[in-house]
Amino acid sequence: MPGELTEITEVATALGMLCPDLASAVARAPAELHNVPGTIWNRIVDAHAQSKYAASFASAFDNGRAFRSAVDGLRGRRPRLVEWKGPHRPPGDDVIPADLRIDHVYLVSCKYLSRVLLNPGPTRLFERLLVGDERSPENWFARTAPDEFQAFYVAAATAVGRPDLPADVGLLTRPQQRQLKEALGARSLPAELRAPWQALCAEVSRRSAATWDAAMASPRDRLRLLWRMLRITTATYFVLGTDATAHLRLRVDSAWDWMQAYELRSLEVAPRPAGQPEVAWQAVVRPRASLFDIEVSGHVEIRWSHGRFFGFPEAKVYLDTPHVDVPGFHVLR
DNA sequence: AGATCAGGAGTTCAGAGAGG
DNA sequence: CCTCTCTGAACTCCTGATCT
Repeated sequence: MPGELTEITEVATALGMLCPDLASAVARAPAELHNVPGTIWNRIVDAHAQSKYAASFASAFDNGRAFRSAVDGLRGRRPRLVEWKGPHRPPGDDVIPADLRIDHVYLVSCKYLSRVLLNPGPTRLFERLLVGDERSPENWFARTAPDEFQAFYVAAATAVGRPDLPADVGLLTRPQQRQLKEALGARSLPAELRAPWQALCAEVSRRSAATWDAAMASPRDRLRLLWRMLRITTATYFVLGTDATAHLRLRVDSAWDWMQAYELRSLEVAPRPAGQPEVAWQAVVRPRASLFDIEVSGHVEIRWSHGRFFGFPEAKVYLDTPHVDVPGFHVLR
């Protein structure tokens, strides 16, 4: 159950801020910890009794302790109130990604620090620049490369021997999509499909980059997009996470802090050849206190998240620059 | 180690049918 | 005819697996 690990990580981080050691914390829930329902608390106690999650518990607890002693954090003070956000995700598009709130003020995200920044629908990213949370009823492949998409579909239906499927890719029913996906199989494509797939990728990449660039009419649009991708929002918050190898604890600037410290010089996007449609992005940022620019870069994959032809593609946004080198992300002191 | 592919889970949407 | 409720599909988020 993937949710269980998330719960452990978040609650154990909270315990690290409140308790001297994990064993005593689990023995009795601290009164300052709010919003953890009894069922979840019991599940966490049970999980702690097994050894399976020992490393996760220890690492998260450690993060909590580090936040408590950090100069940027609680400076050694014991919190009076630690609220757990719980599994609910608030609506809206500009939400601070916080899992814990300490003393009504400090917002803490316990996310594992992933290179994946977000994965919205392509329309929301490339046309609406992540503003708003409306969904799009459109298939981005059909939108950006209708001919190539259709050609790839015809080649695929032929390759798997399914002349009975609809002539138009847009008319596939969900069960038919599933059949086609399963008939094609995972991993490598049949040789005769590689050329049409590459043609589709190239056109989707090209059109996506062009659409994205056109949507960012003003420098202000570019700045806001960068902030949304990096999750720079109205308030400062903290990320207490782990890299594959080590702890990574960050203080993330608010938009106000960011404006004080940096200037966005450019944000460029370009199609990029790969095994699936990709668009690279690169921002050039100048610290106001320095003459030297900082580059932040990443890429977007436009991909079917549940197999070929099954459902609509999504846009998966990656950060290629290490977290600690991103303007506005500061290692917690 | 990075690139690519896969899939579970939670949330939201939208259409059908029920009830006023 | 309008509103409410239910339900399956759609969408997003996140993480894991596999290939090169």
